[in-house]
Amino acid sequence: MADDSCGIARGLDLLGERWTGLVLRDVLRGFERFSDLQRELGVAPDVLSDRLAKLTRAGVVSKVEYREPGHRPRPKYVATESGIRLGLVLAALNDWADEFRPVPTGRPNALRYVEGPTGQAVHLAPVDDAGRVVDDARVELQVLR
Amino acid sequence: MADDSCGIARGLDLLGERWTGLVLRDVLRGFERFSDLQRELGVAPDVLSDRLAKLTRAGVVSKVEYREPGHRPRPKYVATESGIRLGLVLAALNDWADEFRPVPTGRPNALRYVEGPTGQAVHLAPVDDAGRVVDDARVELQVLR
DNA sequence: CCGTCTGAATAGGAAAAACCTAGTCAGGTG
DNA sequence: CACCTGACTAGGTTTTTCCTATTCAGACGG
Repeated sequence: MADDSCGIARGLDLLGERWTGLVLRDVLRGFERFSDLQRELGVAPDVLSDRLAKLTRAGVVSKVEYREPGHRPRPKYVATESGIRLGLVLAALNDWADEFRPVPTGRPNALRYVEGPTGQAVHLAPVDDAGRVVDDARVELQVLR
Repeated sequence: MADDSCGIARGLDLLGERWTGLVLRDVLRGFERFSDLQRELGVAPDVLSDRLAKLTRAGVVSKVEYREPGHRPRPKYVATESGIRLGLVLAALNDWADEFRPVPTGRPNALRYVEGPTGQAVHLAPVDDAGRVVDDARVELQVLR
C-alpha cells in the first residue's frame, strides 16, 4: 500500500486497481462463484483469483465453502458487512457517473440499497454534522492552504 | 472503457486505475502543478502526464495556463465541478477506510468538504428518497435475483 | 546575446502486471 | 473407471509501469 496514513489511499489500494471494484460490484449483485464472475466480467482466471484473494484478505468478501446437492463442495464468495458498506461507495460513484459522465444509451443499473425495515431506496447524499441534508450545489471543498 | 452501461464501470474507468484517484485527491488538496504532484506522489512523470491527460479529457480537472510574476507561463490543473463532486466520493471512501480498514498509527486526513454558506463540515451519508438520514446499520443491499 | 536555471514534459529500456490458452486436480455422475 | 464440471495454476506473450536521462521553452544574470 502506498501510504497508510490516508484513508483514500487505503481505499484505493483496493478500488484503484484493475478489476477489483468490478469484482466487488458483481459479488454484491449476486455473482458468487468463480466461474460466474469470470464469465460475467471476462477477466483472466489468474487475475480473478488474485483479486478474490485480495478482497478476502481485506475482509471485504469472505470465502465460504458450501455444496449444492449433486455437486461437490466448492467455494463461493459473499460480501461481508465491510463489503456491503463499500458497495455504498460504489453506488455513490455510480450516481456521480450518471450525472457527470452520462452515456446516451445509458440504462439503469447496478446496486440498489434499501433501508432494511421499510424497503425504501437509499443513496449517499451530503449531510452536515447535525444530520441535515445539504443541497449538492452548496457543497464545496475547504481549501487548506 | 469496459462497459458503458454501468455507472460503476464508468467511474472505475477513472478511479480503478493506478494513481488516477490519488492524483485527483492531491489536485483537490491544492497540489496543482506537475512538479508538486510528482514530488507529493512519487509517481513516474510519464504516468502522471498520462493520468492528468485522462482526468482532463474526462472533464474532472481542467488544465489552465497561467503565469506567476517572474515565471514563464505554465499549466496548472484545477478540479472542475465534476472533480469536486467526485472528490466527495473519495471522501466517502476515506470514511469507509477509517471504519473498516483502520491503521493503528492513523492520522486524520485528506479532503474536507463544507456547506458553502455556513462552513459546516459535510459528509456523504445514507439518505432515503424522502430526504431522511438513515442509520448505517439499517442499510442493506437489495438482492435482485 | 549567451550560458544557466526551472519546470513540464517525452523517450528508451528494464521490470512488473495483465492476458490468453492450456493443463491440473478434486470430486461428482453414468 | 471413464468422463464431466468447476476452481484454479502454469507458461509464454503483450501491455503497463517504472526509472533515468533528455528535450524544450522561457525567464534571468552577466
